[in-house]
Amino acid sequence: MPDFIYNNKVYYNPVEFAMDRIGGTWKMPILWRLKERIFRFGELKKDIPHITDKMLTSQLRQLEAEGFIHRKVYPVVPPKVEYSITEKGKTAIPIIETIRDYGLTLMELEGIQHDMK
Amino acid sequence: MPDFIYNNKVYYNPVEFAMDRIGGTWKMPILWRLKERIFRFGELKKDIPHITDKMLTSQLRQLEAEGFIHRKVYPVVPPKVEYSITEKGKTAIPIIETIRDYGLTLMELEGIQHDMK
DNA sequence: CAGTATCCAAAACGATACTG
DNA sequence: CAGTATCGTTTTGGATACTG
Repeated sequence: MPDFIYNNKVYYNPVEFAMDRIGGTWKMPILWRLKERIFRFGELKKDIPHITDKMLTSQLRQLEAEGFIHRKVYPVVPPKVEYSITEKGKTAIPIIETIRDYGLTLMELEGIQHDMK
Repeated sequence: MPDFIYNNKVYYNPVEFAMDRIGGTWKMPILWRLKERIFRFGELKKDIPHITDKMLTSQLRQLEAEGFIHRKVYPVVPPKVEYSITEKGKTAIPIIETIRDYGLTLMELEGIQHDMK
């Protein structure tokens, strides 16, 4: 697998390409929540611990630009914006689940306590 | 899933924990190669395009510290060091394969050319 | 309510020179 | 051969204040 360029960025392999799309601290937590239902901006912010306005906005914009989520703006006052997962976005869910399960396995190996829920 | 701490670092979820161990630009490319056979330092460096001495060293050290690879030093001149994957390291291979396949799927969706081999 | 705009800190990554 | 050491750049993430 040689290097390739997409949107002016060089990638060394497909793993890098995938992680550029759904990696980072916040994209998987966001997609993970949207798999069940539609969320408003404020709901996501309340549901995802530690995330700041700035990070939530920037990650939502990137996920939207890549086609993983849809952003629906209602022209009302006060503003109302709803985020939902797309068909493309849904393809990421099994991957996230795989990585998550592996993380839990590694955590168990290290004796880290965790509640499943 | 609440936050948890491991080695003085805070993690928000299992995905983050897993990616801290096998994520980043170089760890998967390294493990991917070691799944087939033992490599010497110089062989890895030649086989992984763009990687620098510094990154290769630091990533090998981290993978070793986490138990994913084994480092065997031969007390000879000139130095000879062999890197091999451990049983724990082997558990990462299917995960890497999953992410890699997903990357290829996304690339195809975007019409990016790639040779499989 | 759903963001922007600034400024800033830390981490990851890289280039280059050097060495037991 | 298999690294270290040093310095610099880039990327990512965060704090805070402000707004249509």
